[in-house]
Amino acid sequence: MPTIYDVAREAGVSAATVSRVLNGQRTVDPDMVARVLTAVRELNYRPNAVARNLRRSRTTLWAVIISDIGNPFFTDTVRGIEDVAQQAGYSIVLCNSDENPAKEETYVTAALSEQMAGVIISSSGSAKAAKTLLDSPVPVVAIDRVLPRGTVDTVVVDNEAAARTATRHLLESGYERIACITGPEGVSTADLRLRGYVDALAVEPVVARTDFREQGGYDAMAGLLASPSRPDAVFVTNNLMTVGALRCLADRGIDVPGEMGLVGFDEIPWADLVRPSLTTVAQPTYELGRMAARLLVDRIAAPSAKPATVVLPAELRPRQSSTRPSPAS
Amino acid sequence: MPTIYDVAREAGVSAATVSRVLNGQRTVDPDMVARVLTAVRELNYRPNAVARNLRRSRTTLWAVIISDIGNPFFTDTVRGIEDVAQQAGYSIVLCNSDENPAKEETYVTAALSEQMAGVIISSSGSAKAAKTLLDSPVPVVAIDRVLPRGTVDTVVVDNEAAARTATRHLLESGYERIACITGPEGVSTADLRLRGYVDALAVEPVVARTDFREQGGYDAMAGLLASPSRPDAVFVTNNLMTVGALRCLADRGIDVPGEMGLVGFDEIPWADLVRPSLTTVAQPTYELGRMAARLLVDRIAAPSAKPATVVLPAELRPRQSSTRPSPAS
DNA sequence: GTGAAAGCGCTAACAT
DNA sequence: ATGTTAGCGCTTTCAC
Repeated sequence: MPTIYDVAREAGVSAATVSRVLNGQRTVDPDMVARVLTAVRELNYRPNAVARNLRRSRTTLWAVIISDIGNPFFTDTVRGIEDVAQQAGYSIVLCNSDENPAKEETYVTAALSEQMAGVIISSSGSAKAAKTLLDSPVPVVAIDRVLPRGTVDTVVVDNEAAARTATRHLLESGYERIACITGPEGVSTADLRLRGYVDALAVEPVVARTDFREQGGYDAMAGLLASPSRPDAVFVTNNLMTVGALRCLADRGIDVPGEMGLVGFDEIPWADLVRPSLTTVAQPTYELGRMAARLLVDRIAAPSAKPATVVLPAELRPRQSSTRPSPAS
Repeated sequence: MPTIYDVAREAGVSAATVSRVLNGQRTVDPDMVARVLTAVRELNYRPNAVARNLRRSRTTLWAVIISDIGNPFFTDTVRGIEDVAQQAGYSIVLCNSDENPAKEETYVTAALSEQMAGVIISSSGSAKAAKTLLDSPVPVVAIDRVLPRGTVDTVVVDNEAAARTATRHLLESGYERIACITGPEGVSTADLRLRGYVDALAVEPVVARTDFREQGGYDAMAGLLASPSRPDAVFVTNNLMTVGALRCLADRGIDVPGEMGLVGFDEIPWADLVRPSLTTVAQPTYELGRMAARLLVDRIAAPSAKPATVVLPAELRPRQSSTRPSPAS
């Protein structure tokens, strides 16, 4: 691979001039610019970003650490981040922790080692990863989930209120024994959505904790069906688990919404195509991403400003899965 | 941020020794190892990967450039890549081109500038990106889609055969006017699946070209419905477009599979939850990812070996959407 | 087994 | 407006 010196020699100028041309400084003679550009083309020269980053002691990369690449929630969120990042001159690298704290720690370490300009993270709950991040000088924005014990810029939805709304909706639909399937303790969305559910309920809550994955939702649903306190409706606190629960119900031939009402958190791209269509709590995903990216841009500009928390509203989308055909018998 | 010299000073050794300890060389006195490790901990030292990469003139990063992060196809594929990569000592960075050639070119350029150790790419069809890659010394593996005019390691499924099977399946189910919705010209999967469809058909083909996105599928379906050669079945060559077509059909209240048969390419996680459940051509996604990663490992080890093409089988999964309730009237 | 020193490729003072 | 030079933080000969 040719270096900047090869280009300089070819163009008959100094490396500094080549650098100036390539970085768009206007204090260069047009003739030289032309010569440099020709040399660049002829040698098929490509600047070595590693060297540049070392010299500048900074990069233009953001690490976006998400908890599950298979979760449609992140699709639009990442787009939102990317659109803002690009405009601000940053590129993003996606890291998929797969809800695995060890993987998350690996990616956090890598992001720091690679001198990333910033990190946007949806924490899988690893306190260690959070601490590493907080102990470092790297600008961080937490998205979707609060960073464990972290005082950083944060973008979330009003999880508790949305969960309350979802639960009340099931109550108003006539369901009486409403259970909740939620995610791991210590993950803010799991805990807050659970709290909203408990809050809306007048009776004793029935709670199943699992991971935020589809299989977890399946197993939790199966457990609830077999339990003595078998519910007649379930509030599930994320989309993947909702799919699992739905599949479990389908496998057992249990009628939704007749025998079992269902409300899921997070929109699912095909929620309206399933029969019964799925009642969900929809989040402004693209906007979440945009907002997180904006906060990160601001944070990089002003590292010591007071951290902000942005809370966006989520919205209940009632569909068939929570619409009881007839009142409880 | 502390440097290796800070650690060296703190431990009372030379930077070279710190480097040896950190890189696991066993020719270091155990006492010194202990002192270095203590100093590392006390200073919260983290090696600067940018400097290391520059010095070593190589990185341990792979760029994985996929064409649409929202496509479930890539979820398992990326997992397959990641599992092999990790084992081989590489980390992957995900780049989402969103079926946008310009974005793809940006990511390719970035991957080269950043001195990535390898690239795995699902081409969105940009000849420019392909050329840039081929003109560079970076090891490349094409996945899912053949690289335009590229002679590189490639992992694909037998698209033409699978498309033939899918089309024949519709014929055998009693459909007579079968259309095909496919992706952009120049994208190998779009072209090969179309060819398989044409091949299996005895009559004049009806073809709608669009992008590989959901909206494209919706619009293409709408167009077919309005056309004089309105089909009674459709073969759709990727999952996202299939969803779009399905939504279009649902919006218009057209009965599937009665009025319109449907077979989609690519499995969809919830294909069995939709009513009617979706007949699909399933690909071995995880295995595709693993295989691509293995090829990349081999290619890095032997840059001048002859490029390999691995063709994996795809499998038809007949479900309700292609099962005609009664023969054509 | 350990240290001194060079250099990866680039940018940014500084000098001219 | 252009060139010279130092140095970003690390690894790796090369001496000892």
